[in-house]
Amino acid sequence: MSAPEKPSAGRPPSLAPRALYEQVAERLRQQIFSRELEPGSRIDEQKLAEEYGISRTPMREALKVLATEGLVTMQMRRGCHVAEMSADDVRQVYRLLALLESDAAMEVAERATEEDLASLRQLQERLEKQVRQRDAFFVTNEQFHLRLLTIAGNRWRLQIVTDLRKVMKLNRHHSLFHKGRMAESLAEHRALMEALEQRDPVAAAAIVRTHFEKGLAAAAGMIHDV
Amino acid sequence: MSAPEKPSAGRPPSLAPRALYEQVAERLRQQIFSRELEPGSRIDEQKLAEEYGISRTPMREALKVLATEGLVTMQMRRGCHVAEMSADDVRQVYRLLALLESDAAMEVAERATEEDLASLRQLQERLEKQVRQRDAFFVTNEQFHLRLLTIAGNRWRLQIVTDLRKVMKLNRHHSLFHKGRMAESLAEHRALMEALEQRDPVAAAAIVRTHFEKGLAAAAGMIHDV
DNA sequence: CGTGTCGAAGTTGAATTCATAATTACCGAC
DNA sequence: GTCGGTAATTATGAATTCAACTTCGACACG
Repeated sequence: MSAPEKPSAGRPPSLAPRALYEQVAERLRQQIFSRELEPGSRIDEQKLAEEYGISRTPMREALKVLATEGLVTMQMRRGCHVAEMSADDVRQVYRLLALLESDAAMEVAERATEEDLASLRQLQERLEKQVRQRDAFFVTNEQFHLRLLTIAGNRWRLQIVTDLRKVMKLNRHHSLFHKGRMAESLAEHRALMEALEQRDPVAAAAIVRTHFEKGLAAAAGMIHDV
Repeated sequence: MSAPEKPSAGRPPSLAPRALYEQVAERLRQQIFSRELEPGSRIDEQKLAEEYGISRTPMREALKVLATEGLVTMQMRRGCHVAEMSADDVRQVYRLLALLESDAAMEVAERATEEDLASLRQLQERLEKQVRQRDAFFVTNEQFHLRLLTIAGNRWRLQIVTDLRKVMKLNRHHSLFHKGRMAESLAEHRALMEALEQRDPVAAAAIVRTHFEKGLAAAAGMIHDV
């Protein structure tokens, strides 16, 4: 067996020394989102730990974190599996995202500072330029939504939405905007910015709600199972 | 056909094969809710593990679960502390509960079966009899709310509300209904049942919203810090 | 030939051990 | 006497070891 080398030999201790199990958790998330670990597949903690060059302890701790996030399921003495999202799960999560984010939009319309709106505007402008780059569009889109949540300023809601968005990524079709939907989504964002700048909470909330309804319809269309 | 009876010779019936770390997590929750472990106090995992008669491994796993639930906070190399709820946290969580549970009430009004409504009615009746027993009232009240969520049938929302209600219990004043509030709360539940039986989603949602607004006002009054 | 039981292999759950970072206590210098 | 630095102590993070359960397969018996 090869000795587990320490690759961080010359690295000065960074100001944010995250725990090993957190790094492992993040790496696991990426592997799940990228489908390297497929939904439904079993996770052999021994094999994975060896692959990562760590012991089983931090691997197990990381898996427990993912389990409470809903990305994996654990059964006593039965091992660990990557979670699966049914079409109905997708519908349910969309409904919650619509509910929570429309409420956030309402609060932002009521209480955002000029700088807050400026940061949203900036993300919106970047989004406009990325209509033809699916991956980049997806990333910026998520940044916009999380920025809105951050401005609204309810840390519990931010945490909840962040977790829900994670499990949404289990769904293969979620990130696959088709062309038409991207342009449409962009228009809805524009309308939202308009409502926010006019300080119209009701309109802002309504726009976000329909934004998610349309997003669900688009995703459902791809699943062929509504 | 041999009896699948397991001769549990001298061993306590482990018909509940829950993982040790889960039992530990539950015990920790109870200690936190009962204020044996006070908000803000440090948790010495070694001492607690010894106290429980277990090793540090399941204790650490349990603490990680509680951390993701928001009941404790963990800092790298700095140990673990019982979480604290500020007055603002209480407000934020109340807002989310109002949002999520009013939405659930809407769905229940739209789609509940007669049996669903009957089970709610039963809890409501029990509640009526417990106006003078604070603790029992509190328990049944929670059962009623969770029953509503269960009927609404969105497992993500149920999980979220369950977790939010856990952190609410960190707040000392939450469970302390004063007399007037208990009667008032009861009346609101009655109104909700009425709206549900009349299949009026809008009214049901509105009633739940105001139910939480009044609950927040009552709690805030006790905190003396609005 | 099918069913059921016993057993071996392998994986998970928990305990123990080891290493390292943080805290504290102590000592010396200013 | 106080401040600062260094060493000792202690608690946490991670690895390793140990134990128990699950699963799979072979063999015996009906």
